[in-house]
Amino acid sequence: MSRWLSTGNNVRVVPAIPRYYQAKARLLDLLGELPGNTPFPPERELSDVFGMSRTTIRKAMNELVLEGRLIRGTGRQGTTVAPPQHVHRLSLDAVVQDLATREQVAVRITGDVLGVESVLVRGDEPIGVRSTYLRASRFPGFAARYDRTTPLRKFLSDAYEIRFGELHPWCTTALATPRVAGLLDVRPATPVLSIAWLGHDFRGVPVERSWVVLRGDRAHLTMHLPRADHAGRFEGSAQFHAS
Amino acid sequence: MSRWLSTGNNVRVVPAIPRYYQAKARLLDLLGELPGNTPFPPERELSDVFGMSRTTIRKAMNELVLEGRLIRGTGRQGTTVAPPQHVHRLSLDAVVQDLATREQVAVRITGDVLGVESVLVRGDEPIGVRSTYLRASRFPGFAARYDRTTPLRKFLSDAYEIRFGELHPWCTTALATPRVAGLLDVRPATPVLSIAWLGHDFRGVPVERSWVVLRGDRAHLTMHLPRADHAGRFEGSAQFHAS
DNA sequence: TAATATTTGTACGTATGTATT
DNA sequence: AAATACATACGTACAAATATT
Repeated sequence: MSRWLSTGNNVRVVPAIPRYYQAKARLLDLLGELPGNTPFPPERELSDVFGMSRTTIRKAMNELVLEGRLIRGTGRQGTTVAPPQHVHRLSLDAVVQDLATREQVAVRITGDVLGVESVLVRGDEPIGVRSTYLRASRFPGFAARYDRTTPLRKFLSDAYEIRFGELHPWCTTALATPRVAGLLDVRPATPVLSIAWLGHDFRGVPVERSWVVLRGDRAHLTMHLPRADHAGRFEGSAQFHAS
Repeated sequence: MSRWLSTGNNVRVVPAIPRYYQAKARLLDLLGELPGNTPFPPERELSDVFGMSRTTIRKAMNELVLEGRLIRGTGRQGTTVAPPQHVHRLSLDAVVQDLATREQVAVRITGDVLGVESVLVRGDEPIGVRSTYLRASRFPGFAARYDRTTPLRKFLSDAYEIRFGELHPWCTTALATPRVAGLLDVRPATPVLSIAWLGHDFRGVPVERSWVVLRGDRAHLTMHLPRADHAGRFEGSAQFHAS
């Protein structure tokens, strides 16, 4: 007979609501009463107070960390209440045109692949990683000529007379790889926002393959949608499909 | 002395690479050799073969599930290799204008808040949830008048003569709440793509508050960015900020 | 500067409920 | 009805990181 059958909580043998989820709700209550940067009770203490195992408490806390409500530090730092964060708003245009503030701009060449990687920052915090891959043979002397401060696409336009055409970026979620996690100062497998696109020149020849990863808890991607024109759009069927 | 000190793997006492991550790499190898829908070895068997605890194996498998590489079923279903999935591409326009295929369109009124919720589907699979909130007093008789098949924004335009202006949707990651998880057929706390916007009429009065959640493993959001015009954009500083 | 206490991170083993074949 | 396999939860142990003494 397992211990949690007799804790006296109104919990059935296997609760319809998992125990870690109940813990999460209680932790959220606690969180709501604490100001930012306050130390949060240690896991063992919460485990004692709630009468749940540390494993269960940790599972609940993990979600709160992923949601950006708690900040974990190793050792005696312990866990602290995340201060109400300003979520940075990055426009799709800034992301694509490389207009956001960058650090650690690195250029790597492997075979015919030219990689340009930079870390996007706001204040002192890393909020994203931007990578662009080009064909090295198409951009001779790039590593030497690129000053690493000019927005990449502008440089390509100016120095190599590339005329870029329109873009169709796509966006999805992903889990941070250990490498990206290190750059973004999050744990591996943290959910991130991933934006990718293929850049063509005005003739339709693919030139650029780019990829941006953003910390979802620190950055929103803002987009623009012009005024809608509904004329002739709808054909009267619920099975109407998006393009 | 814990067991894993003497397993004979080339693993130090606390490995620089966590054990669950080594497991994940091996599982990925295994995965690569199996065709879609093949049964995956049970957790206990992998635990035996790898000489790791089931907890560790599960942690590795959890990430593969989140990444859409494995599909878990309870009971004798077990875990299976996810077939190479077609990732559906949803355009921002289709999401916002409500042009995607919907099911379970529900209208709820609480106080002056009118909520319209629908499940976006592709084939038989739910890929997203779309919610719109309106001021009930601004749309008298909505629940009775709305046929639940016309794209919502078109209906509002036609029936209430709303003239919508341009939009600035924003996009981020989130964790699926239990409710959304149920609708999307994923586990709670699965990372999802969240797209939100405020709809104003042409006078700038806020009319619509909407929110779409997409399964990141099944759907990409596609966007459109017109041809770039760099003239006058860059001012020669790495500190140039995005809007 | 060095030792010590605290707290998180990882990992192990075990037990039992629930769903499915 | 029985076997199988995942889901949840408990308890324990120890390393690493950090703050405090």
